[in-house]
Formats: sequence, C-alpha cells, structure tokens
Amino acid sequence: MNAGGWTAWQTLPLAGSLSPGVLAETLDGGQAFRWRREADAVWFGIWGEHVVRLRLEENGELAWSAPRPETGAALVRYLGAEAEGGAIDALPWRSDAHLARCLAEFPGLKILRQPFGETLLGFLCSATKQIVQIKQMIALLAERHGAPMGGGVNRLPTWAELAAVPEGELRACLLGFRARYIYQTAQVIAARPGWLEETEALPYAEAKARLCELPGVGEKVADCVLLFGAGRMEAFPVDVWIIKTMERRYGLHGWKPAQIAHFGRMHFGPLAGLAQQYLFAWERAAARNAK
DNA sequence: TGACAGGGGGTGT
DNA sequence: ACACCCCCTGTC
Repeated sequence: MNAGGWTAWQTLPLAGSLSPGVLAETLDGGQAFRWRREADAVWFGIWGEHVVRLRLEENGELAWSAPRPETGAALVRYLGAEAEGGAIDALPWRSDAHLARCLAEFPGLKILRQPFGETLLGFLCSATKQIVQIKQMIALLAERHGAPMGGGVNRLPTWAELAAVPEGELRACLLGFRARYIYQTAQVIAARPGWLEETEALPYAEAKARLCELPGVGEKVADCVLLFGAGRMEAFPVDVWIIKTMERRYGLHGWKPAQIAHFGRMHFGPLAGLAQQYLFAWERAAARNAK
C-alpha cells in the first residue's frame, strides 16, 4: 500500500516515440478536456476514476505516475495504443497527398478512448465554444458536482448524479444555453437505465441515431462521442474546421456538412475518424502560424 | 488597466 | 436563416 502516494515513474509500452507537439495535440487538441500542462514535458490528466501525470522523456518515450497502480493498464487503453501499430497503413495516404502531408507532420497522433458518458458530457458543452472554455465548464462541473477521488481531485459527475442537479446550478457552471441540453439529457438517461451502455455497444449507425435522440446532440456531437468515447474510427465529425479543410484542400466548395461527412467516410474508409483528427491538427496549426 | 465589441469546434425551430 | 448564453480574446 502507498496510501496518499503516487507510483514510481514507469515507461509506457507505446509503438513509436512521441514529440511534445503531437502529445499536446493528442491530449489538449479538443478530444479531451481534463488535461493541463504542468511543465514543458509534464501533463496532468483525469478521466473516469483515474488521475495521472505523463512525462515525455528525451528519447520520446512516455512515462507515467499515478495514485493507483492499475492506472497504467487503463492508460494503454485510454491512449488508443491498442489500436495503433500499422493503423496508418489502412488510410489512403498513397493516393491523397494532403493526408500524407498531415500524417508526416504529426507522427503518432492518437484517438483517445475515453469513458462514453464523460465524452457525451464534454461534447454537450462544446457547441460554439473553444477548448479553453469547454475545459472551464468541465472543471466547474467536476468541482461542484463530482465525487472526490482524493488529492483534491474530483471525478466528473455521472449522468445519474447530473439528473439530480437543478438546471440553474448547471447554468452557474458557465454552461449558458447548454445547461438546458445537459439537464434534459440527464432526465432522458435517468429514465432509461442501461440506455447509455446499450448505445455504446451498438454498431456505428444505430448508436449514432440513438445519440441524436438526445436534446443538444446532433450529428457532429454524436460523431465526436462515438469517435473519442467509443473507439468508432469510422465516425467522421464535421465541424467548421473540417468544412474549411474540405473546401481548401479537397475542393468541396459549398458542400453541406452531411455531404462532407459522407464523402469523408467514403474517401478515408474505416479509419475516417483518425484521418479527420490529422486534418484537424493540420488546419489548427495552419491557423496558428497565420497569426 | 479597463471598457468594449466580436465571435465562438452546434442544435433546434 | 436565426436564436440560444455568456465568456474569452483582441483592441483601443
């Protein structure tokens, strides 16, 4: 037992080495909202019942330390490391020069495998908000309505817990008009025990249709939840950044989001979601460099 | 340092 | 198309 202590630093068995930029893009690029940079190469993060520090070593290896030893195994799954290793080869980079360029720019970029319910909460907060603001909302929700896990860290409230929080208190967590969506969604989920778990297990199209029944969940949010919270790599979320990318790099001027999503799934195949993340990273970097 | 627009990773009507 | 909320950011 090491009550109150953290494990010694251990390296993670990842396929390739990571750069600081790619790690930052993976942890803090809009997939998850509970990571913060503590130092140049040290990240502090929370998901589910897990708390962890990640440290990028000089050689590109990733080391971790956590209050709970079992976080190590959970981390491998969370970082999507199970699915990596040659995954890139299933993408059409040979015939798509822009995709090839994105893959080369962010080697090792990962799709996280987060808890399903948490991911739903995060992306219900995301409408017309930037990452900093979403992180702020999520931090307040955890602080005020999540159960303590020790060390001053709270986990996110479950949907059952959320169902008992008045809309006004949600609004006080800087949610704005999203407070009503989250309140109503919590009522729906609370009224149907097992609904979340069943939805998570459904095939992509059926799971997406069910998620879209929830107030505040449209195609984009549903795809994000399935991609980042259920490992459905065929999900292809279309937001304003991807619309820009598909116009600028693929010539799809004037296409509607649903058409772009269809094109994405056809063109990129079963790993469309992974391709989307690379395109997204590229476009964000391009916007930063333009400033 | 402080006030003031402008706009933001969508959804629902 | 436009409202929904209201916080962040850049600017003066």
